[in-house]
Amino acid sequence: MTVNSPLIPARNRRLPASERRQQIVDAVLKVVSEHGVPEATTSRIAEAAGVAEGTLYVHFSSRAEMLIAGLDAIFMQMLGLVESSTEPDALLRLKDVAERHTRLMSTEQGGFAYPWVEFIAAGPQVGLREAVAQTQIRAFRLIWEIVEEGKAQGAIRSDLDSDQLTWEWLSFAWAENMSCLMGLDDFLANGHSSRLMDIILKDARA
Amino acid sequence: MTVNSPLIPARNRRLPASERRQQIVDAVLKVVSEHGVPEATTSRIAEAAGVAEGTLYVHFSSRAEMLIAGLDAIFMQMLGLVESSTEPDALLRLKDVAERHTRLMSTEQGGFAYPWVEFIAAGPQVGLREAVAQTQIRAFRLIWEIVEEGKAQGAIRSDLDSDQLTWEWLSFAWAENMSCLMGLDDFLANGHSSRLMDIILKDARA
Amino acid sequence: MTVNSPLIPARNRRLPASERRQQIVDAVLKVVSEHGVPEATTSRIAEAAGVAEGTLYVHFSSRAEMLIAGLDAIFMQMLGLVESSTEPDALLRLKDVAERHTRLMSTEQGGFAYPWVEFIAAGPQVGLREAVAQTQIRAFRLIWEIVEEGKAQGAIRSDLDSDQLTWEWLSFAWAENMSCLMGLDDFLANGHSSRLMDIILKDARA
Amino acid sequence: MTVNSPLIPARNRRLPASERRQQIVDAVLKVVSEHGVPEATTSRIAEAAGVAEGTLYVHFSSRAEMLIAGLDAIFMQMLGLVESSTEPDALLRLKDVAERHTRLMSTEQGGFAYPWVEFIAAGPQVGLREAVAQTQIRAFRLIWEIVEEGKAQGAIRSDLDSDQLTWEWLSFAWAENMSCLMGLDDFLANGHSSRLMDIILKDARA
DNA sequence: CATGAATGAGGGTTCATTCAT
DNA sequence: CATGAATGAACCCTCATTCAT
Repeated sequence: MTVNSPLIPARNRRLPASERRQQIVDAVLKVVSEHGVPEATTSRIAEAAGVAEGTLYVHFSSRAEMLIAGLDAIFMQMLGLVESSTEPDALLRLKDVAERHTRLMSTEQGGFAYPWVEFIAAGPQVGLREAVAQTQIRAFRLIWEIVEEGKAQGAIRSDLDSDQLTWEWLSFAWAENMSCLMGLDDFLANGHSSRLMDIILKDARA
Repeated sequence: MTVNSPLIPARNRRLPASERRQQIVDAVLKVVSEHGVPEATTSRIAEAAGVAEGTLYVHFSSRAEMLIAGLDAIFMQMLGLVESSTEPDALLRLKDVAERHTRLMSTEQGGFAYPWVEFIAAGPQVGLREAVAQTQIRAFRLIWEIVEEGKAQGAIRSDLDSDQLTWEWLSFAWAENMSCLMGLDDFLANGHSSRLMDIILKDARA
Repeated sequence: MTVNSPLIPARNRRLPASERRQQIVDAVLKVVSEHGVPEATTSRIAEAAGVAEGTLYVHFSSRAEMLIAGLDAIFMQMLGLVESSTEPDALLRLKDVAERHTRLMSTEQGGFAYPWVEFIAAGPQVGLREAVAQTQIRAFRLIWEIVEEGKAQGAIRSDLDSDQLTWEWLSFAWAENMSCLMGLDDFLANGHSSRLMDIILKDARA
Repeated sequence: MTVNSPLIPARNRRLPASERRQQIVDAVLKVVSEHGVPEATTSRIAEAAGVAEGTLYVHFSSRAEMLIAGLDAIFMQMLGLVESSTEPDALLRLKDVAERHTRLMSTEQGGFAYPWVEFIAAGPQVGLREAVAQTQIRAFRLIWEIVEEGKAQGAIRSDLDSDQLTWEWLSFAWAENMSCLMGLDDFLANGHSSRLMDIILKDARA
């Protein structure tokens, strides 16, 4: 109802919606990494994406939706982590993926760990925590399938509960995330986490 | 003890500072448990403590300070968890404390774990994340000393890196916290976390 | 008339400007009826008209202009109401038109009255209130001419001030509009408004 | 969660809550009169009240509540209008109150008419239109009781439907409001509305 | 003619913090 | 010690309008 006259013309080239959307999702992850979910304000996201705040709402219907899109992108990274391993032996592949995880944690900003744990503990916000749990369940399945494959191969003892090993693997990943988040570098740097994975896998070996 | 005149509304009696402070800290933990750190507003804290908002600032100089005081209180609970175990064998004590941790997680809202993980992931807020890391380091020492005691006792293999086992134990605790936070009940309920601890301790046994 | 290929999605065919304009005006009335003037946003209007938002500005230079066009359309309906009465006796015609007005009010959402009163009270917006007043003045003339005709016919007492009776007739119409708008159904349903018109006309009868 | 440090101290003397509330309600009426309900923004209201925007929310929980409080204040004016008449004859009192209404309309900004009709047509906003209807129902009762009193006195014909006369009286008031709102000064200034009331009351006289 | 991505001012609301009482 | 009214920056989101396509 107010007289809104945007006298200054659009500075940003028009972009296909999907491309702009991707820009925004990237901006979400960047901002969440740097500031955490609660401080991932729309104004910061817009600035990081190089668009006006209003533009965010052309592509997403709410801040929550942007955050969830960011979370989805993180899951895709996790998926990439798992799928990029070509190790045929499932047990060794679990180790291989774990090592990739460790390396990713050591990169700048802890790879996807930062935003991911931020999401987990973002507080019981609208839909966000549920979305996070869903992500975990999807991750669970990814690992679980490797475990099953290992049992079929005979690389993993057949009397082992697949859920059990999957939980253990995830515990390892969580611990790396947490320690990374808290700046407790020792855990990764000194090979402690790596050795935890060894213990877990040793127990699983056929 | 004076009888409160029912005619005069029960205005908040002047209280010794320490007592009022405690009230407020309790309120902080309650609010953080229910709403998470970002939603732990001063107005909610004041309401939960039964005082006016201004009163908070008589006892704390900022909201961050209140949160950190809450975090400290949580560490004290963790301390209680460890110290309440009278198991003489250090290895068994590690198991005992782990079991107490599991039980605590299973209570409504995960005992102190809930606010604790909320703190961890509260984002890089002023001073808060550093305070959380400090808490972890203190917790590390608590467990580390049990480990050392175990090695002195001969219950834990002497060639084991104490840091390593301590990290592993903490990984277990973190995993329980995370799964609790995400509502992934299976991990605790079906004994998966308990079995992870078994693997860890088996590896450590002398 | 060309057959729309079902394979090519029905993109909005180029339309003669006047036709498109009419579509938009219809949409304005629909949206104003449902949501009121303040909530008659360009996005809602565009959606109701089945065009893109930008298209609105091909045919109108501002939202205010669209609203005024809608208001004009309403006056045309009012005109239709008056002109559709073929009652030769002017006094009876006043009654007849009043009855049509009452019936129109009773239809879903009060016929054109709904958007019309919305316009009246849309607040002193740019140009809108002035346009509304103009509409009223035009309506005044419509009724006033019937009154004059009645006096010429001898159906209405010649000593009556034509303005007076016209105002009274409009008062009746306003009251019906207002009560309709406020959901005070009694006024129309129980014949109160009708009886008010009777009193007014009785006083005017020659 | 943001660092909010209001460095500039409060400029406004602390005031009893009820007094500040009244200030705000007055500001609401002023702003609504000048700009209409849709443009009665919190920022304008705050400015008119001479307080910060945040202060509004210390005393009201939402803009809607402020508007409804304004509406209530208007009803109180209407009540004052009715109660200030000491005319013992109920029929004459109806005339007297009508005259006061007319005079009020003629004062700057149409007395309460402006905000009142603004409210009526504020669009189907949350609770607002319902609140307006309630106000009308209360006004209806005020007039209805005078009518009943008149019948008891014998000043008003006993076979007259009290509801009917009450509706007629309200129609008069509505018409004055509407014309005032639309700037159609003739209706009031030239005594047309006054004469409408005469017709209505003549019909009611015993 | 028609589109729809982009804009940025402004909307209502919340918040940590202050200070006169 | 305790209060709570007052603050204003920042929050998320909506809007009328523009213009390259």
